[in-house]
Amino acid sequence: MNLTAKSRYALKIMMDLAVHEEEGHQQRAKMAARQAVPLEFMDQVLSRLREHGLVVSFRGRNGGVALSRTPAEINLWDIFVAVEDRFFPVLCVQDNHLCRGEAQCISSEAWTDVYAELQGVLKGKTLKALVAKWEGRRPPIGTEMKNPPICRGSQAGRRNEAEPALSS
Amino acid sequence: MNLTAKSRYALKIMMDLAVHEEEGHQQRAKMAARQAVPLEFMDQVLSRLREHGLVVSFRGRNGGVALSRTPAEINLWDIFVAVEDRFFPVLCVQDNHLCRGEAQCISSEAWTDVYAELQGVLKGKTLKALVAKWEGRRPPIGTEMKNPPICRGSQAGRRNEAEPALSS
DNA sequence: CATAAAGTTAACTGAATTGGTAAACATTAT
DNA sequence: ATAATGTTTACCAATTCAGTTAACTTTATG
Repeated sequence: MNLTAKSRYALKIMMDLAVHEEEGHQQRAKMAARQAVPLEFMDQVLSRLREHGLVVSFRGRNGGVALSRTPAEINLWDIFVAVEDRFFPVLCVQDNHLCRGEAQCISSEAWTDVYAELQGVLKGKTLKALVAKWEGRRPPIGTEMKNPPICRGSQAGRRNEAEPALSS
Repeated sequence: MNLTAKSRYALKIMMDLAVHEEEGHQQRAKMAARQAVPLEFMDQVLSRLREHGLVVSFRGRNGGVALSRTPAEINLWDIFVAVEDRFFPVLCVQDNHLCRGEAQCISSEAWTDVYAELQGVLKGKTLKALVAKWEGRRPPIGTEMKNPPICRGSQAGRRNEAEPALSS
């Protein structure tokens, strides 16, 4: 089971859309800049979110992207399942018949339990609740764009790690 | 955040040790055969479990491996943290100072929340409880060795996937 | 209608991780 | 002594990860 950069970016994007929900659809380039994610990679993530019905997009000039439902109706489970290819720890929790001899497997029920509880936790976290918490500790307007946080996943360092040069 | 074959094998091994707890330490080759895990790979997993103090081993002839604590005192969090290299979804949930600008990050609190809840779920699942469930649905003695289940993770197929030939 | 601004799609890539295997080594009971 | 165990390290191909590139489609506006 992987929780990769797709999930990290997806969460930022979805929270960004939720924060700006009342302004209507948002342009990809601006979202990418606000959340400090690579635009081209974000496109892949957006594509999956759209395929799974979590966002809608408007093409052409003045186009953009918006949430397809209210933030209260979207949770972390929805998001992670949409963007991750295989969001499960063991194949048998999804396709029980593919696990030959599951009745004899000592660990299969443990995995099923864990998976169900994880699902419960993630479905209990809605975009609305997450954004509400964020609004409570949001930095003052005007400071928020500077020195954007560089969020790093669990991978070891990669090649292009140099801190982006800040324009003085 | 990864939950890899190491965790899958580790859970089987630890449950196997818990099931056979009263018989004293178990030999690696027999555990590997019972749980259908590759012995050499299991050794790597056992090594990590030992480094983290979850098992103790006895070297030399008639050696073997045993749990270092009672099954009630070992939980899934302990096991996964021991065998996975980086068991966290985002670096900042562990090393907050490494995430430049965490105060401005829209998603950091969400990850902290999820991580804390996941930890709670996994710490709530002890080997004792898991084994008790297993005992309740354990197949009759004599049938358990035949046709061992092949547990598969979330990865796509690898090269040597051929079902191991059953000796007729 | 031409064009520019937006989103869409698919192919491609270097680096890192994954899931093992192999081989030499150390320890202990007999 | 030796055989049966566990230990350690190095090594490997396949796969995944995290993007980048480039060609394409759609739509508003002059």
